[in-house]
Amino acid sequence: MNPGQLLQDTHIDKSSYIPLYIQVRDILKELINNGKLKPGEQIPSENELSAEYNISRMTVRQASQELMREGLIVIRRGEGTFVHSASHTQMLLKLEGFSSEMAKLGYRNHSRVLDIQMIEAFDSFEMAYSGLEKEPGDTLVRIRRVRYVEETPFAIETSFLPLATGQGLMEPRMADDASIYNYIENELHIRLSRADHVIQPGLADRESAELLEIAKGSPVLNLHGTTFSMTNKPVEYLEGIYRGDKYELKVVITK
Amino acid sequence: MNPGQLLQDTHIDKSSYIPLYIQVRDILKELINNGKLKPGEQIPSENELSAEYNISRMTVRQASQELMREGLIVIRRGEGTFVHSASHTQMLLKLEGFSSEMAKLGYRNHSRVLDIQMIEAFDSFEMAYSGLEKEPGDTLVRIRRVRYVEETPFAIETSFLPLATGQGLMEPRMADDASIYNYIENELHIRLSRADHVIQPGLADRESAELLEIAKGSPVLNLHGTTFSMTNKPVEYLEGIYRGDKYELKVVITK
DNA sequence: CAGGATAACATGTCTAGACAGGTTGTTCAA
DNA sequence: TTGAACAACCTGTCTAGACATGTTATCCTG
Repeated sequence: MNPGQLLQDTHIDKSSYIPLYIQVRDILKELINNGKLKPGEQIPSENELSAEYNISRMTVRQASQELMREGLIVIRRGEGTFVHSASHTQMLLKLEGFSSEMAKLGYRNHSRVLDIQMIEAFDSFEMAYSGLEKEPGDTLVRIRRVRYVEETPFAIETSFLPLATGQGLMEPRMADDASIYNYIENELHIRLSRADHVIQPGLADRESAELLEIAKGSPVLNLHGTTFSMTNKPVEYLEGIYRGDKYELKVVITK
Repeated sequence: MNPGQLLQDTHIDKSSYIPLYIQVRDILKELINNGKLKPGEQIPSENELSAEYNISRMTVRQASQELMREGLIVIRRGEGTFVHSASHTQMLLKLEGFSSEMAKLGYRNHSRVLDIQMIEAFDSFEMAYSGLEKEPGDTLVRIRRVRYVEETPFAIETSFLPLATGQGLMEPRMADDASIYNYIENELHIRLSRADHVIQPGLADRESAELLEIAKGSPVLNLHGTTFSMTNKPVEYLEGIYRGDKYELKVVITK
């Protein structure tokens, strides 16, 4: 393997505020996503990466361990590290946002905003648990969207944001294909860290069935959960309804 | 905090073949599970643990990072590390096996073995993908079980094992409440490492509905996937049908 | 008493090594 | 030609520090 060839246009910035292992992780992720590293192909070894970027091997490992947990690569002791063979399933949930995930797979996807409204925080069990609103009566911004892949609707997502976070999405009205996560990270400069989600099977009711273009009573996945910032403050509460026939949840469990 | 009090009966064995971070992880897990560390309570700091067991702080971190990813603890920078506040949801999938998970929550749970059979490997798409059988025609052991919590059935699980692995479960016939994972790890001494699972919503057919004591057409979660050994060899292929009304899937995503 | 500086302590990131042990291919001897 | 030994390379685990940065409580000052 000649890492110089593959890594020639890549570089890390030691003075950046972005941790080195994040930079390395994203370089490898990019190489995988743009096809320079193909499924099954071997990735430069930890020693090669550590020498190439002049960083410690432990730092490289921090990057590759994360990619392994995300399911992008497979690490085999004594043998090497390889790009995970492609499967047709998809992680349902990624903090990067859904659009970029689908784009990577080569699917055109877009969203349609049904409505954006300011509402009073209400007290559903889930909302209360989420910790999103401090007191009932606080104002939240609610965004309802239908998500499409290749003209086929596959999900209805409802996001609840605190007024301070969400009002920037109201005027100008959020574009159909804008990403809420991108907005939060790039415009508001809030770094996201974690999401707690709960998923249950369910049946499509009349309204959902219409929006998703399926029969009433078809199987769906219901999701609700909270996204947290780097400072562990809840940033978004999300409810989603996903078409069961178009969608599956891939889970990789590591002991 | 006085870690000596809490950790007085715990110890690690530096000469063990079990990695130190695994030993520390399991000590903390045990303290959480037996209630000596209660939800929300602060865990001894990384420095305290590192001093207590005379190991490096990086090794302690490897343990706590894993527990964080499993959702057992919450780590807050600058503040400390805490036992995750209990929620009523449950990780669907844990390599430890399901029984111990439920037992931790104080639920009595048991299984009923429907049948154990030797079958010829067949070629469903999923089975083929799993890599479990080398060639069609190989013999597999199939175990079908219904799982109960407090006398209520909530899941039908079908396990497929290679003959070499599974035959020990046929005679004497596997006990109703035996754990396949325990058998594989403790009797066959195969260390398990990873599981790839796919989950989809579905509707209960007649047979499943009867076994699960629900109405035909009720929402269920369908699962299929493969469990891998430490040497990345597929050890088990699992198909499961979970009652939607009794079960939900908790997912913690970390960026 | 309110508010700001600060000290103590927590986790986050990183280094430059070390040795263990798994995998693969080559080399050499029977 | 076959097989065993070995070398080269890989990841797994671990150390003993370092500095950065976030949180909390306390103390001191106005």
